[in-house]
Amino acid sequence: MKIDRRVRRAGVMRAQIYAALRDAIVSAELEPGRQLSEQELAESLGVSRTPVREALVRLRDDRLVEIVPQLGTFVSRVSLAAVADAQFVREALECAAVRLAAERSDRADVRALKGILARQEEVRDAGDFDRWYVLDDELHSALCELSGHGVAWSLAQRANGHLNRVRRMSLPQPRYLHEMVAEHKLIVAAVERGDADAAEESMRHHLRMVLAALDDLRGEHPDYFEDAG
Amino acid sequence: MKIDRRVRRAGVMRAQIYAALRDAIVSAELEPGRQLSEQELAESLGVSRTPVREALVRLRDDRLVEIVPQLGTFVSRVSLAAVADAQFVREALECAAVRLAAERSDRADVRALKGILARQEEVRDAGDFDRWYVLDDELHSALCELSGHGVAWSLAQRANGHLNRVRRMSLPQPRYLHEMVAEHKLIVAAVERGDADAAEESMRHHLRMVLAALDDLRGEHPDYFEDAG
DNA sequence: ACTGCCATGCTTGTATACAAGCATACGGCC
DNA sequence: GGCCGTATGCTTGTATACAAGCATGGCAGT
Repeated sequence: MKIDRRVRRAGVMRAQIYAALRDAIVSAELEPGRQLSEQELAESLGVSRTPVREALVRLRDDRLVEIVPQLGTFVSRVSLAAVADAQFVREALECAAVRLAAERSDRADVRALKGILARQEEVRDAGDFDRWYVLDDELHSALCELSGHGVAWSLAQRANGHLNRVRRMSLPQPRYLHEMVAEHKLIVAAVERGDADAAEESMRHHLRMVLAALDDLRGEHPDYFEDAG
Repeated sequence: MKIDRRVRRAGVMRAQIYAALRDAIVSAELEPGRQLSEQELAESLGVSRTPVREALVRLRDDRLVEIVPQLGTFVSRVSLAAVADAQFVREALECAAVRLAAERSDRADVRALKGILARQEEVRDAGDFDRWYVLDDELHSALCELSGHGVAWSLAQRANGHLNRVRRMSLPQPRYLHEMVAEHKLIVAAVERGDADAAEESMRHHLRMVLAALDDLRGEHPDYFEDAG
């Protein structure tokens, strides 16, 4: 976890700490169930408790941690209910966004999308899952921006913490990245030809892929899930 | 603005302050452009700066306030772009939710919805706008709960601050409440007969009503809007 | 009377202190 | 050896202090 303490601009510290902790949770570097303390994190990051606390409060809003007074802060386990909620939110927002993106995009927009696709293919072949995850977010975020409502992405992120952990855990599965790239291409193709219905259909299908791996993941990491049998 | 300081349970203070400030902003009791200071709010509420600050940070996430270091905290003016964003989010989430609600609801569920409608009619006739606003939220929230994804409502609330202010300002307009109740009845009727398409159509139409009053409101309160000419 | 400069008082962001509460460990007793 | 009670050390929530920066007002000079 990296925090640039040289930059003391207003609020930058809290934002950095929030992003660093969120990424560590999504990537399971901070594994589900792990106990954290504000004091301990503050010391290891070389800051006071206040910005750490404010970052943790925001992560609690995102349901990525649970703060228990007098006991500590715990990285939450993946909740199937929260995954289902996030899936619902994601489908509703991103399918509506991609429709608008298909209706509004011009050639330059499509070229930019294809640029992201090209980089995804490079990273797919290299097996760099962290990098690929960033590029996955970048494509989805770009499509939301193209809809004229970038808020769809940033808002969905607030609910998508649990689903994002599942997304990240899915990446090492055999041929997973190949399928993801193939589906991304279908979406971008539909946006290119301005076919809103096809764009939505491809997006909906694509977003449901994530859930396909859920049972396997629960088998591999039963302790990561809160409703494990 | 009411804060119950007798209740010192963990986190309750911040949650109360957040809700009180949000409601004061949505109702324009704290009017757009108004300068606030953490210290001043803390003194008037009889608490320290910390819970006030944490509530304000959350309100900043909701785009209801702007925090300017060294200068103060300002109640944000209504942004037409933010209203459009919120409208997009609301339509996407609530239309998807009402479809599921139509598919899943049973008789008891529909009875509960009709109970809310009945209370809305009483309040409509009494002209109690604050009370009506609460009941409006209650119906929409109940429909989201019926979809099985209550998160749709709570998440949308995070993006809907600006739109909610427009919703609240619209209420005094002649016959507005009558039209709202009539449209609520159409939605509940579609849910009752399990017609997902009709439920979505009615909801979409209903949600767009709010925007109808926008130009009039800008005429009445140009200083409440940030993009006023 | 006007302009420019500087000090002051206000703000937020972060650091630190204090209060309350919980779990655990240790000691004493049976 | 087990059980019970108490103290301690940890946590979070909130209170308070400090640092940095900005705008404004007052004063001095022209």
